[in-house]
Amino acid sequence: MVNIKEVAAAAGVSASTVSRVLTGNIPVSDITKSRVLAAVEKLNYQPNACAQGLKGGRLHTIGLVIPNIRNLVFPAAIRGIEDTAGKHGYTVVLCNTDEDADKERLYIDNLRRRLIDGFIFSTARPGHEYLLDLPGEGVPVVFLIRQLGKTVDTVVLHNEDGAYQATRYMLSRGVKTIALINGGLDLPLYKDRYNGYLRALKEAGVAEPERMVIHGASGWEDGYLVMKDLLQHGCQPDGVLATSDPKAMGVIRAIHDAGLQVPGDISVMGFDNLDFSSMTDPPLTTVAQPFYEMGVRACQRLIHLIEKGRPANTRAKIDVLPAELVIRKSVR
Amino acid sequence: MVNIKEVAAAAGVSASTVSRVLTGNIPVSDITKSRVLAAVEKLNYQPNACAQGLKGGRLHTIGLVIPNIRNLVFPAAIRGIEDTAGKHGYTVVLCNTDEDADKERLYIDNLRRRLIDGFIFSTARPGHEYLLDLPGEGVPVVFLIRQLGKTVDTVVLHNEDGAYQATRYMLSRGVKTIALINGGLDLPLYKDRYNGYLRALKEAGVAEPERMVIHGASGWEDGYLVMKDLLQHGCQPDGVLATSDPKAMGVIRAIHDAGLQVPGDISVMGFDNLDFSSMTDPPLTTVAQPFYEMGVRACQRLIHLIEKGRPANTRAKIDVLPAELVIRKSVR
DNA sequence: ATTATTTCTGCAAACGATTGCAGAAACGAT
DNA sequence: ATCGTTTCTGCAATCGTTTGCAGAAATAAT
Repeated sequence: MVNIKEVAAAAGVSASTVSRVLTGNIPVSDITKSRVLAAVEKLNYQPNACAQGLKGGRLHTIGLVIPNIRNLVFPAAIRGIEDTAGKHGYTVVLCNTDEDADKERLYIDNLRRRLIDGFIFSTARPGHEYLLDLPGEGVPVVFLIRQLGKTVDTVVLHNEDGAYQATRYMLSRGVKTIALINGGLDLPLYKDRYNGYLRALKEAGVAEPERMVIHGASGWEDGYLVMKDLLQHGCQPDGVLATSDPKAMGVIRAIHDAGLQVPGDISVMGFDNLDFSSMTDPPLTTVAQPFYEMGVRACQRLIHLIEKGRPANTRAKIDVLPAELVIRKSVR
Repeated sequence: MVNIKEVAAAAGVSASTVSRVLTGNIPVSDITKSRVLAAVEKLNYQPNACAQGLKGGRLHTIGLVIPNIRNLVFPAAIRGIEDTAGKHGYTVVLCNTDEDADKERLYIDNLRRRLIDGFIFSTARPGHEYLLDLPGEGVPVVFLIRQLGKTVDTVVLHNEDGAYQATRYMLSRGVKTIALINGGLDLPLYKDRYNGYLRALKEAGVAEPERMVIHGASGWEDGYLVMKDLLQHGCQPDGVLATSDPKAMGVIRAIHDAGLQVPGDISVMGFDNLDFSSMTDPPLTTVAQPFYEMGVRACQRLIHLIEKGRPANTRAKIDVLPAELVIRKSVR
């Protein structure tokens, strides 16, 4: 790799002048400037990012910390982040933590010593409060998808409204008894979805159905098992709101296994609108999260924090994006 | 962040001694060593990776270049790479190229100036031959999933055998006429799958069915359209081998739309065994690629290249992993 | 006790960039 | 022609490490 001295030699100037031309902060005469640029072009010089970072500049790298890339909610968001980062000359480092706080802390230390410019975390949850300290230490941080407190800039879905819309929609289609198969209430997003569900029921004057609200289910397998269990115990709702698309897929499978039809006998809704959710049978009616857009916004916000900082005595910005109903064929 | 001088001061030694203790290359007396280690511990010192990189050391970072993270073949492989990298103290930078060679070249330049230690590419294909030059410039490179030539270390599936096994399995189940819905033949992996299909037919004394071998299809939509087209023109095979799971999903949908059953009227097989392929209806019989394992191997190989180099006059190592049949319910 | 080894430690020079400072060159004003 | 500005450029220090070299201290040999 060619360095700044070689460029300087080729242009017949000193290294400082080359640096000044490239950074543009300090004026250089037009004639030397063009000579330098020609040399840069000719040698295909690219400044060494480590040296720049060491000197106190930014390294233009951000750390993206997620639980597990195999969870399908993340790829689209990552794409939004990566595209936005690239557009601004930033590079993205990926870390999977499996929800493990120790692993996460190791990653954070490891990246900080690489002089990373900032972090996007999708791993915020109770037990990870140490994340809240980073901004105080001068590390720019944005939370994405999952929120923790109100002191860190965050990009999330309006989860309460998403579940509200879904429930209301099923009620409007004449579904009377709606079971809720939800994730763990320790994550605010599932708490919010539960609340949205309750609000829609209440507004419609419908009581919360007994034994038909299940929390703590996760993934396709749980959706299947929970629904199977429900049906075996004689609890047959005529609608199910699952708070993720894989859970909804498991639910549908359990319903089919019991010899019932979707949506003929039981309507089913999911949540997230993952890429494969239109390919299922029946195509899944669900609540869309604009993952790509959320990634874009989180990344924009982070780059803003890195480059402009956050003015003192300013509140954290909590960016709540609207949920959108995607109507397909799994509700009658 | 605390630096080596502060540690040196705390331990009452010079910075060089601290460095020597930590790298361990040069002997230091036990007594000073313990003093230094205590200071390191107390101040929670972590060497600045940029400074180390600048000095000529490795930065312990690898670049992972893929077409698009939303393509579901990648997340599992990425996970394998990331886990392996982490285990060896390496960090992974993610780049999506959308198959765009210019974008890819920009990424490569950008990462090289960050002193990245090596690359894993899943983007190799005709038109990207410039990738073959990198090893000659001293940049460690491994190809994953997609192969290009034989001069670069590569980790791929035994694609020919995968398609051979799939075809043979359908024949063994009494399927007579097997359509092939394949990707573009410019990628060797699709060429290989085609050859495996042909070999199985030939071995069984079955002729290649006319108008039922389609190349260049990609994704769910193409699978759907191609199958629909086939059925509308009166070409009704009693089996379909789709060379990706999403294509197979589209095929199944088209079959259902035509009022036919899977596998009752037509058997369908996919390829890849993506995470969602067990959740489909019917559950998809397919050929599994061990993506996670492939990621692990690619990463191990790359780290080996980085740390030990490749002995001169050595051939590239092409690591071909076995394909495995996953039998579910979409073949009669 | 003196010298010859061995073992350890500190100094200073790199790595490649940026930037304050001061000197050189160019210009205009008298 | 002299002086004062302005504009540009180079020197050298700096960021945080690592490492060759040489000197200091400790040990062994005479």
